[in-house]
Amino acid sequence: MRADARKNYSHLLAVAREAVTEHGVDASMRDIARRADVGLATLLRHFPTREALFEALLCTHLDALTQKARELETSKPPDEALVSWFREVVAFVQSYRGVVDLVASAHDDPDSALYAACATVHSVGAQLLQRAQAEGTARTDMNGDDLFALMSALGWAAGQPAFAPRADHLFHIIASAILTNPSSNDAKKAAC
Amino acid sequence: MRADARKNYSHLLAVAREAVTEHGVDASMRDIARRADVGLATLLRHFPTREALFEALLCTHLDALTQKARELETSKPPDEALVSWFREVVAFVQSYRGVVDLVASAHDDPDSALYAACATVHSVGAQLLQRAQAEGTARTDMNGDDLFALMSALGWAAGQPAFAPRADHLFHIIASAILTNPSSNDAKKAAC
DNA sequence: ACCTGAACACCGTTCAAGT
DNA sequence: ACCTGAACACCGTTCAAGT
Repeated sequence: MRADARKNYSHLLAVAREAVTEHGVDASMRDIARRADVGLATLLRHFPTREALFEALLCTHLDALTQKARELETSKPPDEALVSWFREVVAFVQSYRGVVDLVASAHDDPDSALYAACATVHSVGAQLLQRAQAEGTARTDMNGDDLFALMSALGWAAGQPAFAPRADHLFHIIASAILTNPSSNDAKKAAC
Repeated sequence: MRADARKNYSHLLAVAREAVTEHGVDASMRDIARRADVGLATLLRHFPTREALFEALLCTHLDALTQKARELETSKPPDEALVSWFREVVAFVQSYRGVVDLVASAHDDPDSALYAACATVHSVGAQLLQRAQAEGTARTDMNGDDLFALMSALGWAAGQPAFAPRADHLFHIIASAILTNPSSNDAKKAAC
């Protein structure tokens, strides 16, 4: 990459982060280019789609989620690890307004720039779930897809102003549906 | 209303229903007007906002939900009634793509044309919940807000292509979180 | 009363022309 | 290699002018 291109790239990312913080996933691409004092076509050259821009904006955070899952796997009992990580993913999809819709549709579209990152999150989640299932503390009639869907659904709800005030409680309700072992009540409370 | 206005009104609704079936909640107002062979300003005169249009498109269905709740209240045991109605609301928010977002945001905005209808659905739902709670078959640590949020969240997930295949199972998981009485297992199965 | 066309300020896509 | 401006086909809002 040429020096000026590299400079544009990082500047665009910084400006985009601002715009997206304000307007969520529907922030105007034109507006981002304008704020960065760059032609719209230049923005589109670096990030041909909205998904590509968000892949760049979110990749650090996404990697951190994967890392966190590996950490929890060794540092916490399976049920606690699962619930703690669940909560982190829910918080993540709320990082910018509307991200959860982007992630959910990317999850179904291998051509999306966000697909690979979603697949990774999905698979480390499935691992945490299986670990708790093997231990007998997570219900066995659900799979990684269900876990991902529940995290997304809760993230969606928590992002709605109407439901946000009850987000913690909704988390508790869903967590109690996932965990089965009555002895894990203190784990649940700790995670809440 | 003048005769020509009345004719425009019902014709617009019919055309809008088509467009919305195809493109969901983001259907172009301009396109609807075009399809109806009417000026865009005429459409906006009848339905000043997208919410107003959807209020008209959904009101019959919304009334039916309220009616259904009253029926279930007398015809079914509280837990079964709650779960059956829950399922109907989830299906309702999937009637057109994106309706759930409209409903969720209307729920928080008294100025929205959809606010009153949402409030009614909310309150009949809260009644069904209380009835089951009084009987001891629904968990007592949740309220009408939580119920509405869970129905919406599940409706959102079911509307995502990535999660739709598991929608029935997700419903089962959440239903099991709401119901507490182990003797209600057959009711749950019947509703599934 | 009700309808209409046009002006306005946006949006993302595309591409030929510049350095 | 990379950037740019302009043309294009959209969008919803607003309002003066028509019947």
